[in-house]
Amino acid sequence: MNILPASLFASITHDTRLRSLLLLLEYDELCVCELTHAIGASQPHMSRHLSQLREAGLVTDRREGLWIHYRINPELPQWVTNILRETAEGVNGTAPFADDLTALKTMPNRPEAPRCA
Amino acid sequence: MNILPASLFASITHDTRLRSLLLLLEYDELCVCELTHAIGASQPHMSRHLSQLREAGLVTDRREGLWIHYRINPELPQWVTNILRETAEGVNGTAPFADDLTALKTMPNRPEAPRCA
DNA sequence: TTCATATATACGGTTGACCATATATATGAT
DNA sequence: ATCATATATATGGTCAACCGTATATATGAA
Repeated sequence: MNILPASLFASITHDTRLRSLLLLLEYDELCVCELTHAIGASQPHMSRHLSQLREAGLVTDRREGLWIHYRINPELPQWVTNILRETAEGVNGTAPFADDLTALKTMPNRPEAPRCA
Repeated sequence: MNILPASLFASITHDTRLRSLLLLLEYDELCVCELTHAIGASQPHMSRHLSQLREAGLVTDRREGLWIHYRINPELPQWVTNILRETAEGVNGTAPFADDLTALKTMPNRPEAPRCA
Protein backbone atom coordinates (compact mmCIF):
# COMPACT_ATOMS: atom_id res chain seq x y z
CA MET A 1 0.00 0.00 0.00
CA ASN A 2 1.57 3.23 -1.17
CA ILE A 3 0.39 6.73 -0.30
CA LEU A 4 1.80 9.95 -1.73
CA PRO A 5 2.23 12.66 0.87
CA ALA A 6 0.47 15.26 -1.30
CA SER A 7 -2.54 12.97 -1.58
CA LEU A 8 -2.61 12.24 2.14
CA PHE A 9 -2.39 15.88 3.11
CA ALA A 10 -4.92 17.00 0.52
CA SER A 11 -7.30 14.48 2.05
CA ILE A 12 -6.91 15.64 5.61
CA THR A 13 -6.94 19.32 4.73
CA HIS A 14 -10.71 19.14 4.59
CA ASP A 15 -12.31 19.21 8.01
CA THR A 16 -15.02 16.69 7.22
CA ARG A 17 -12.44 14.17 6.08
CA LEU A 18 -10.06 14.75 8.96
CA ARG A 19 -12.90 14.55 11.47
CA SER A 20 -14.06 11.29 9.91
CA LEU A 21 -10.60 9.78 10.11
CA LEU A 22 -10.15 10.81 13.73
CA LEU A 23 -13.50 9.25 14.60
CA LEU A 24 -12.44 6.07 12.82
CA LEU A 25 -9.25 6.05 14.86
CA GLU A 26 -11.33 5.76 18.02
CA TYR A 27 -14.12 3.51 16.74
CA ASP A 28 -12.60 0.98 14.51
CA GLU A 29 -15.65 0.78 12.27
CA LEU A 30 -18.47 3.25 11.68
CA CYS A 31 -21.32 3.44 9.18
CA VAL A 32 -22.17 6.52 7.16
CA CYS A 33 -25.15 7.44 9.29
CA GLU A 34 -23.01 7.41 12.43
CA LEU A 35 -20.41 9.67 10.88
CA THR A 36 -23.12 11.91 9.46
CA HIS A 37 -24.68 12.29 12.88
CA ALA A 38 -21.42 12.80 14.76
CA ILE A 39 -20.19 15.50 12.40
CA GLY A 40 -23.59 17.04 11.74
CA ALA A 41 -23.25 16.98 7.98
CA SER A 42 -25.77 16.27 5.24
CA GLN A 43 -25.89 12.76 3.86
CA PRO A 44 -24.55 13.60 0.37
CA HIS A 45 -21.81 15.70 1.90
CA MET A 46 -20.66 12.84 4.10
CA SER A 47 -20.93 10.31 1.32
CA ARG A 48 -18.94 12.41 -1.11
CA HIS A 49 -16.08 12.94 1.31
CA LEU A 50 -16.00 9.30 2.32
CA SER A 51 -15.71 8.44 -1.37
CA GLN A 52 -12.72 10.69 -1.63
CA LEU A 53 -11.10 9.05 1.37
CA ARG A 54 -11.72 5.67 -0.23
CA GLU A 55 -10.26 6.76 -3.56
CA ALA A 56 -7.21 8.11 -1.75
CA GLY A 57 -6.79 4.67 -0.18
CA LEU A 58 -7.18 5.94 3.36
CA VAL A 59 -10.29 3.95 4.24
CA THR A 60 -12.01 0.76 3.16
CA ASP A 61 -15.70 0.01 3.18
CA ARG A 62 -17.84 -3.04 3.77
CA ARG A 63 -21.53 -3.46 3.12
CA GLU A 64 -23.76 -5.14 5.69
CA GLY A 65 -27.41 -4.97 4.73
CA LEU A 66 -28.40 -1.38 4.27
CA TRP A 67 -25.34 -0.04 5.99
CA ILE A 68 -21.89 0.60 4.67
CA HIS A 69 -19.22 0.46 7.30
CA TYR A 70 -16.00 2.37 6.90
CA ARG A 71 -12.71 1.74 8.59
CA ILE A 72 -9.18 3.05 8.34
CA ASN A 73 -7.39 1.06 5.65
CA PRO A 74 -5.54 -1.61 7.65
CA GLU A 75 -2.80 -1.73 5.01
CA LEU A 76 -1.81 1.89 5.47
CA PRO A 77 1.94 2.45 5.87
CA GLN A 78 3.05 3.02 9.43
CA TRP A 79 4.07 6.63 8.89
CA VAL A 80 0.56 7.51 7.74
CA THR A 81 -1.16 6.11 10.79
CA ASN A 82 1.51 7.72 12.95
CA ILE A 83 0.59 11.07 11.43
CA LEU A 84 -3.09 10.48 12.08
CA ARG A 85 -2.44 9.56 15.69
CA GLU A 86 -0.13 12.52 16.12
CA THR A 87 -2.86 14.78 14.74
CA ALA A 88 -5.39 13.27 17.10
CA GLU A 89 -3.10 14.14 19.99
CA GLY A 90 -2.56 17.63 18.68
CA VAL A 91 -6.25 18.44 18.48
CA ASN A 92 -7.18 16.53 21.62
CA GLY A 93 -9.98 18.27 23.47
CA THR A 94 -10.44 21.04 20.91
CA ALA A 95 -13.41 21.85 18.69
CA PRO A 96 -14.82 20.45 16.55
CA PHE A 97 -13.09 17.14 17.11
CA ALA A 98 -13.95 16.67 20.75
CA ASP A 99 -17.63 17.39 20.10
CA ASP A 100 -17.79 14.78 17.37
CA LEU A 101 -16.92 12.10 19.88
CA THR A 102 -19.59 13.17 22.35
CA ALA A 103 -22.18 13.57 19.59
CA LEU A 104 -21.50 10.02 18.51
CA LYS A 105 -21.71 8.67 22.05
CA THR A 106 -25.10 10.27 22.59
CA MET A 107 -26.50 9.25 19.20
CA PRO A 108 -29.89 7.54 19.51
CA ASN A 109 -30.65 4.32 17.64
CA ARG A 110 -27.13 3.53 16.55
CA PRO A 111 -27.34 0.60 14.14
CA GLU A 112 -25.09 -1.59 16.26
CA ALA A 113 -23.41 -1.63 19.63
CA PRO A 114 -20.32 0.55 19.80
CA ARG A 115 -17.17 -1.21 18.73
CA CYS A 116 -14.25 0.62 20.21
CA ALA A 117 -10.90 0.15 18.53
CA MET B 1 1.97 29.34 19.00
CA ASN B 2 -1.22 27.80 17.70
CA ILE B 3 -1.65 26.00 14.39
CA LEU B 4 -4.94 24.76 12.99
CA PRO B 5 -4.68 21.30 11.45
CA ALA B 6 -6.47 22.41 8.26
CA SER B 7 -3.94 25.20 7.82
CA LEU B 8 -0.98 22.91 8.46
CA PHE B 9 -2.17 20.28 6.01
CA ALA B 10 -3.13 22.82 3.36
CA SER B 11 0.41 24.12 3.59
CA ILE B 12 2.12 20.78 3.17
CA THR B 13 -0.24 19.60 0.45
CA HIS B 14 1.80 21.61 -2.01
CA ASP B 15 5.00 19.87 -3.03
CA THR B 16 7.13 23.00 -3.11
CA ARG B 17 6.14 23.84 0.43
CA LEU B 18 6.56 20.32 1.78
CA ARG B 19 9.93 19.97 0.08
CA SER B 20 11.05 23.27 1.58
CA LEU B 21 10.02 22.23 5.06
CA LEU B 22 11.77 18.88 4.77
CA LEU B 23 14.95 20.64 3.64
CA LEU B 24 14.66 23.00 6.60
CA LEU B 25 14.34 20.01 8.90
CA GLU B 26 17.80 18.87 7.81
CA TYR B 27 19.52 22.26 7.49
CA ASP B 28 18.34 24.39 10.26
CA GLU B 29 18.55 27.58 8.21
CA LEU B 30 18.51 28.13 4.45
CA CYS B 31 18.23 31.20 2.24
CA VAL B 32 15.83 31.52 -0.65
CA CYS B 33 18.50 30.96 -3.28
CA GLU B 34 19.52 27.68 -1.65
CA LEU B 35 15.94 26.43 -1.58
CA THR B 36 15.38 27.64 -5.12
CA HIS B 37 18.40 25.73 -6.33
CA ALA B 38 17.68 22.55 -4.36
CA ILE B 39 14.10 22.32 -5.59
CA GLY B 40 14.77 23.66 -9.06
CA ALA B 41 12.01 26.25 -8.97
CA SER B 42 11.85 29.78 -10.28
CA GLN B 43 12.63 32.56 -7.86
CA PRO B 44 9.11 34.05 -7.71
CA HIS B 45 7.65 30.57 -7.31
CA MET B 46 9.88 29.84 -4.33
CA SER B 47 9.33 33.25 -2.81
CA ARG B 48 5.58 33.01 -3.09
CA HIS B 49 5.42 29.64 -1.38
CA LEU B 50 7.81 30.68 1.36
CA SER B 51 5.53 33.63 2.02
CA GLN B 52 2.64 31.27 2.43
CA LEU B 53 4.61 29.15 4.87
CA ARG B 54 5.46 32.29 6.83
CA GLU B 55 1.85 33.44 6.88
CA ALA B 56 0.79 30.01 8.09
CA GLY B 57 3.27 30.37 10.94
CA LEU B 58 5.33 27.38 9.91
CA VAL B 59 8.58 29.21 9.24
CA THR B 60 10.29 32.41 10.33
CA ASP B 61 12.68 34.54 8.33
CA ARG B 62 15.70 36.67 9.12
CA ARG B 63 17.47 39.11 6.86
CA GLU B 64 21.25 39.17 6.65
CA GLY B 65 22.49 41.54 3.98
CA LEU B 66 21.00 40.56 0.69
CA TRP B 67 19.89 37.17 1.89
CA ILE B 68 16.79 36.15 3.74
CA HIS B 69 17.22 33.03 5.78
CA TYR B 70 14.28 30.82 6.58
CA ARG B 71 13.96 28.32 9.38
CA ILE B 72 11.24 26.17 10.84
CA ASN B 73 9.36 28.25 13.38
CA PRO B 74 11.00 27.25 16.69
CA GLU B 75 7.75 27.91 18.56
CA LEU B 76 5.81 25.31 16.63
CA PRO B 77 3.79 22.93 18.83
CA GLN B 78 5.37 19.55 19.33
CA TRP B 79 2.72 17.65 17.39
CA VAL B 80 3.42 19.72 14.28
CA THR B 81 7.14 19.03 14.26
CA ASN B 82 6.41 15.41 15.01
CA ILE B 83 4.26 15.26 11.90
CA LEU B 84 6.98 16.86 9.81
CA ARG B 85 9.56 14.39 11.08
CA GLU B 86 7.19 11.50 10.55
CA THR B 87 6.63 12.67 6.98
CA ALA B 88 10.36 12.94 6.42
CA GLU B 89 10.69 9.31 7.51
CA GLY B 90 7.81 8.26 5.29
CA VAL B 91 9.30 9.77 2.15
CA ASN B 92 12.88 8.90 3.03
CA GLY B 93 14.85 8.03 -0.10
CA THR B 94 12.01 8.73 -2.52
CA ALA B 95 11.70 11.35 -5.26
CA PRO B 96 11.68 14.27 -5.30
CA PHE B 97 12.70 14.68 -1.69
CA ALA B 98 15.91 12.71 -1.79
CA ASP B 99 17.10 14.59 -4.89
CA ASP B 100 16.55 17.95 -3.22
CA LEU B 101 19.09 17.05 -0.57
CA THR B 102 21.74 16.00 -3.07
CA ALA B 103 21.05 19.06 -5.25
CA LEU B 104 21.64 21.27 -2.26
CA LYS B 105 24.84 19.48 -1.28
CA THR B 106 26.29 19.94 -4.75
CA MET B 107 25.20 23.57 -5.11
CA PRO B 108 28.07 25.83 -6.20
CA ASN B 109 28.73 29.15 -4.45
CA ARG B 110 26.45 28.63 -1.53
CA PRO B 111 26.28 31.91 0.34
CA GLU B 112 27.56 30.41 3.58
CA ALA B 113 28.98 27.21 4.93
CA PRO B 114 26.36 24.51 5.47
CA ARG B 115 24.75 24.65 8.87
CA CYS B 116 23.33 21.25 9.60
CA ALA B 117 20.58 21.07 12.18
C1' DT C 1 24.29 58.09 -7.87
C1' DT C 2 24.39 54.06 -10.56
C1' DC C 3 24.58 49.24 -10.95
C1' DA C 4 24.12 44.33 -9.66
C1' DT C 5 22.11 40.93 -6.75
C1' DA C 6 18.51 38.81 -3.78
C1' DT C 7 13.99 38.72 -2.75
C1' DA C 8 9.06 40.03 -2.86
C1' DT C 9 4.77 41.31 -4.92
C1' DA C 10 1.34 42.46 -8.63
C1' DC C 11 -1.33 41.04 -12.73
C1' DG C 12 -4.31 38.31 -15.63
C1' DG C 13 -5.84 33.86 -16.56
C1' DT C 14 -6.85 28.80 -15.72
C1' DT C 15 -8.17 24.96 -13.18
C1' DG C 16 -9.81 22.15 -9.58
C1' DA C 17 -12.20 21.71 -5.17
C1' DC C 18 -16.19 22.51 -3.10
C1' DC C 19 -21.23 23.30 -2.22
C1' DA C 20 -26.41 22.46 -2.21
C1' DT C 21 -29.96 20.26 -4.39
C1' DA C 22 -31.85 16.68 -7.02
C1' DT C 23 -31.83 12.07 -8.43
C1' DA C 24 -30.24 7.26 -8.73
C1' DT C 25 -29.11 2.71 -6.68
C1' DA C 26 -29.24 -1.02 -3.40
C1' DT C 27 -31.24 -3.63 0.21
C1' DG C 28 -34.90 -5.50 3.09
C1' DA C 29 -39.61 -5.67 4.62
C1' DT C 30 -44.57 -6.03 3.63
C1' DA D 1 -44.54 -5.31 -6.67
C1' DT D 2 -44.43 -1.50 -3.52
C1' DC D 3 -42.45 1.06 -0.01
C1' DA D 4 -38.97 2.76 3.28
C1' DT D 5 -34.25 3.29 4.46
C1' DA D 6 -29.26 3.90 3.62
C1' DT D 7 -26.05 5.33 0.60
C1' DA D 8 -24.07 7.09 -3.76
C1' DT D 9 -23.74 9.99 -7.73
C1' DA D 10 -24.92 13.70 -11.04
C1' DT D 11 -25.61 18.72 -12.12
C1' DG D 12 -24.57 23.45 -12.33
C1' DG D 13 -22.37 27.11 -10.24
C1' DT D 14 -18.85 29.62 -7.15
C1' DC D 15 -14.50 30.59 -5.37
C1' DA D 16 -9.80 30.01 -4.00
C1' DA D 17 -5.31 28.28 -5.29
C1' DC D 18 -2.11 28.19 -8.53
C1' DC D 19 0.78 29.45 -12.64
C1' DG D 20 4.16 32.34 -15.49
C1' DT D 21 5.62 36.78 -16.46
C1' DA D 22 6.52 41.37 -15.29
C1' DT D 23 7.76 44.65 -12.00
C1' DA D 24 8.93 46.50 -7.45
C1' DT D 25 11.86 46.74 -3.28
C1' DA D 26 15.99 46.31 -0.51
C1' DT D 27 20.79 46.00 0.17
C1' DG D 28 25.66 46.65 -0.84
C1' DA D 29 29.38 47.92 -3.85
C1' DA D 30 31.67 51.02 -7.01
